[in-house]
Amino acid sequence: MNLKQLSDLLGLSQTTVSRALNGYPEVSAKTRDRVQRAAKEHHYSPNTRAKGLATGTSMAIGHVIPMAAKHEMVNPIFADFIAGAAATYSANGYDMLLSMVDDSKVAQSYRSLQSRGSVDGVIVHSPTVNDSRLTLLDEIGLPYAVHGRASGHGDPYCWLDVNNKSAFSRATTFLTDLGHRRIALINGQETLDFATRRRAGYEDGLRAAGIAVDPAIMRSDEMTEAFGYRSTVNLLAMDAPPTAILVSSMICALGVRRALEERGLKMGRDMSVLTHDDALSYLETGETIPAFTATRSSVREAGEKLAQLLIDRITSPESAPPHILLEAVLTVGRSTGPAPQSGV
Amino acid sequence: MNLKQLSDLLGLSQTTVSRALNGYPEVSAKTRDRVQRAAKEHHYSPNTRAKGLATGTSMAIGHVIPMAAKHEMVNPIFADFIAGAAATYSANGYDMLLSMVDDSKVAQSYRSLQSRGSVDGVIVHSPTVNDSRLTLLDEIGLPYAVHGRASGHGDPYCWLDVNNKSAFSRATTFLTDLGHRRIALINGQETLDFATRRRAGYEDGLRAAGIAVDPAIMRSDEMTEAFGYRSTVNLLAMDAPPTAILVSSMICALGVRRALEERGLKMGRDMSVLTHDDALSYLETGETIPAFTATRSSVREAGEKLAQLLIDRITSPESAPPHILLEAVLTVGRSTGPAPQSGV
DNA sequence: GCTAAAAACCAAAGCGCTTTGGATGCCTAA
DNA sequence: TTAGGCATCCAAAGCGCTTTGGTTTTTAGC
Repeated sequence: MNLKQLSDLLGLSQTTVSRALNGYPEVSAKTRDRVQRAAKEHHYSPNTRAKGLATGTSMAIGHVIPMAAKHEMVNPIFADFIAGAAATYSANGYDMLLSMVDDSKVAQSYRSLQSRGSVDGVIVHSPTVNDSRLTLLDEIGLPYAVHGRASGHGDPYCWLDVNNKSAFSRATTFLTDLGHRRIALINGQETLDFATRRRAGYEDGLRAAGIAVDPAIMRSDEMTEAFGYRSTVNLLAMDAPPTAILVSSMICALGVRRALEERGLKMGRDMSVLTHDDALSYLETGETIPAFTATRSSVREAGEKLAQLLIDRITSPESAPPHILLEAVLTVGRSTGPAPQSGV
Repeated sequence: MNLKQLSDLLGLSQTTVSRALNGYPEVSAKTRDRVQRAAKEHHYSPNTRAKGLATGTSMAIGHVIPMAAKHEMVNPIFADFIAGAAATYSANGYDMLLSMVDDSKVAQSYRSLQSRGSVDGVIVHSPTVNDSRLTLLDEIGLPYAVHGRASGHGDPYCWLDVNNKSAFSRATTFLTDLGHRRIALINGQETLDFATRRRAGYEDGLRAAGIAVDPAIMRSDEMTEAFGYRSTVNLLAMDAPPTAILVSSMICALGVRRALEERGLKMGRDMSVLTHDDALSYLETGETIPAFTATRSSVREAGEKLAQLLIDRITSPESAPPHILLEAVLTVGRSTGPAPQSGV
């Protein structure tokens, strides 16, 4: 069923039917009603491509997910973020176009999306410091919104970020307040912008307590369960092991816990663990007292809000690029406790 | 830059340029070369919508992910599966259109994709027994491929599945061979087709060892970490607790391990745990001897292959719907061991 | 009853591509 | 020399929609 068939059926012109369906005023109330009823009855929806061709918009947002070629790792955050964004899109009549491409093909992928006119805008994931994607997008004129920030990008742009620095500085202070003086950091890859901010927050927190930053107890890599495990084993084997660990992701923290428990160490007593928690849906425990003390910020909610930001930007491009800075909530769970008395 | 501009630039007709770019023979080699060079130089790609309008195809595949409205849970498998599918799509020039919709709106969503002509086919996720989506898709004539199978659907259709029954029967036998007689099952929701097959395999395995099926030690729910934990705590509190647990998902198994370790029980000695492992990228440990004994099957690979199956089906619809049955690999890790001597 | 304005509707152009159905020029064979 | 056959190229129609620039019908005002 297409417009012509529907209008023939109704004995109206395509113009009138189109207008009736799109809410233009030049149609009488009764005709509009008749048209809408008929459209519903015959499951008519206008052809996306034809509509897009005519209007010059695609009503679709692109997500280009860069994938590390080396071991095809998918960021576990991704699913929840996407779910949030998808909710916003469907509420606003947008489709979501997803591509996962090798790091090296990202630029080409953006260019193609733009020149093929497949999307009205894109979400930029996992920004790095001085992210080259933003300059490219500025250059080709494709509207975008960034999940996180890209330090070093001069021009104003649209972003949503968690206040990572503040969160990790507060987390560190929380630990120093408990008497911890030797606090390890298990961070994400520090080419990523958020990781540098978390690190900065961590260092601020240490300095505020008069503790020297010790690179020997700082780790940084892709945030897998295995990395958390490996790092912890490694830290425990040190001459002066930390009494607390600050972790950048819940997945990682699961590995930390495994390493500790395997060695008969109890979280919160023998080792304090404080992790960032993206509130991933499948890791929710629903317990009243959470297992982990955590800086918490829902990545699903981030997806919802950032998508809205981008849509707003697309529909009113003249206004200044909006941004949102979310504060993480520091929730106290059972994984932290006072530092052991230093009776070495 | 559009076709007209490019052809004007080259002093050729749109026809010739179009043919040159699409590899038709009615163009001299030198002209084709000249055209392709110019297209590259000016970053020309044909407008997707216009091309789609003209050809009647969209070169896009839809993924409609149903989301349980109750707590907006995203299946953690999803990201890896999607990554696999995305790889196939980009290799074949397809785009991926993703929507996440409330369970109740799935049918409407398919209808809309079809009537708007947004996709050439769809992937069906998480099929249930007698899944109504398949009948709908048959009815509206939208090509599809199913990740898993839908018992009860009469007509042949395109699918890719892990042999869940065989995997879980072999897993159960592995445990009975070790002397276990009381084996619990922590399964996914049994409205889902794969869960019923796993259960059937489990029951087969028990029967083969002459063990009665005991519903008291069988659990079934959404496969979260919390569910694994809860179930295990619960099983351990029984008068006659199991000596082994068969788990349907790695995420769940993490919860099982947490419950055990919290109680000072050691996997493989005090309790044998065997889990299905979808080889999720962020849970890879890379250890030579894996922590968990598992029936293993890469869901990423499933995504890659199923996408290819669907594309084949779209490009040659006349052939019989193809399907693939993957066998899971049973890998022995450190989480299983002989049953404790029954010296009750 | 007549005119002007407002309301309701319509024909056709145009979005950027593919593809049909020719044209045009050149070469070969009779 | 000329017709036929190829190899190249092109003009224009058509995909399904929106939108411009009308035309026709009603309504309102006097």
